[in-house]
Amino acid sequence: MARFQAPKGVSEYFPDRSTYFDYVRSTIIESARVAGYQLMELPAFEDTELFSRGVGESTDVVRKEMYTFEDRGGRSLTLRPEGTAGVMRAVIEHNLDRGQLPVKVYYSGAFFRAERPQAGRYRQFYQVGIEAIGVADPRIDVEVIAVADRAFKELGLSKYQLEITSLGDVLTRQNYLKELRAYIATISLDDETAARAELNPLRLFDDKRAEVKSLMSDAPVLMDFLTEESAKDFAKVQELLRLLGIDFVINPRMVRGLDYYTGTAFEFVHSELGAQTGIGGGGRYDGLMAQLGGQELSGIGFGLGVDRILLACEAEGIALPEGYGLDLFIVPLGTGDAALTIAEELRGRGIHVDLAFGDKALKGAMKSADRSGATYSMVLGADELESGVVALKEMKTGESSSVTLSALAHELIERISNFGEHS
RNA sequence: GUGGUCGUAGCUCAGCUGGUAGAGCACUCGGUUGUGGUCCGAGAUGUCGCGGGUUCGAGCCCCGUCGAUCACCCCA
Repeated sequence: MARFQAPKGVSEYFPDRSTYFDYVRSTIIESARVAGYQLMELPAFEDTELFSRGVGESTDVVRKEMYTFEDRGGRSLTLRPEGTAGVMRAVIEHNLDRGQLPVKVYYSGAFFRAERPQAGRYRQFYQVGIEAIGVADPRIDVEVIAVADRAFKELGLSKYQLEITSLGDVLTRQNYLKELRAYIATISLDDETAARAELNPLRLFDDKRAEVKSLMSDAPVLMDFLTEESAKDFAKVQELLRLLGIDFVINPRMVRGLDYYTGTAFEFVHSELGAQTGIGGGGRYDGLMAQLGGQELSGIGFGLGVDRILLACEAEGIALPEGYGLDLFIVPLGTGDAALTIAEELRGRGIHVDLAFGDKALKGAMKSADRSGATYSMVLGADELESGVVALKEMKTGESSSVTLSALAHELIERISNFGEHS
């Protein structure tokens, strides 16, 4: 029988890399939590129309990248290609926007797009996102950006860049698009590109071909069309970013892949990832709630690509922090029952403990201790049980010191730097 | 969806102009009867991605297919 393979283009993580993945994801989530964002756990599939309406009919995501299927009741469902539409649906459906505003939530999970896989691009990929709904204030725009930026700094990333722009309000966009279409009508494009321009002329700014780039170099830029209010908000966003010490560049040609963005839009790009430079992005979406049948509320959020951020960390050679793994590895010598009992006791106090199973010989068990990456090891034989004293060995230095079993938990907690941070 | 490159042991890879598989690392056991990493010895491991074709004979050539990878469209 042929061996099963994972479906094409999915990202999956297993030891030891899964530990690194988990660390990256937890770091991002923690950055959201310290800013008061709370978990939203949502379905991986939704009514297809939620995405076609929310994300936008003209986007590639909706036109050719959705995993759509019919359930047994004949409903058309789609595996979520992004997170914001689902959050909006849940907020509207459960009236979460009827209380205190803003509603601040985060989500984390798998998303699905039927694209050709490539470095850092998967058909099932992971995002952590946050949304702040119900307050139109440049300060919250900056807070959202700061949550992402803090996560990147916490991870130790340095080769990334924040790009920002303002897409203006609906009226601005209409005026601008008219001008842009007029400009595009004056240049000559191949059929396919022209068709794309027809659908959404902004996309031409994203084209990587040199010919197209030079043709677009004289195109009108949206930022020149901003209304006074949009321009003021955008200036405020920049001022606040400077105040918080968050570096950025203005990219007036930034294009977001989803149609719902208005006002502030931003993207984090990383220089070491090949063709897929984006590690996260987001922006304000003032018309989306109403578009999906809710009240007129503005919102802002981001989605960060966990797979790509992990790749970025690896590309920059960032190691997992000390003390992220096991604290203690127990090597039993015919004392399996006692070893398991002690392990469970220590685990109950939050200490990360593993032990050798299957009556392994001492040498093999010590090797396991070594491989486990545990900070400490201890041999537990009849002598130790009798005397109640064990030799706690620090694996890195090879030095060991005597500790009584009754003081073991206390001693470990004392010694473990960062205790609790990795639990 | 389009194009380039590539699929050999758990991993990284070698394998000549076609003659039915090899190295390093990792793994298991031992040298060392209660202390890992170094060293030495021994051992296990493959439908050579899959299917078909050419050939006396295919890991190698041809076709198809699946997957990976890189780029394009696009995006996290």
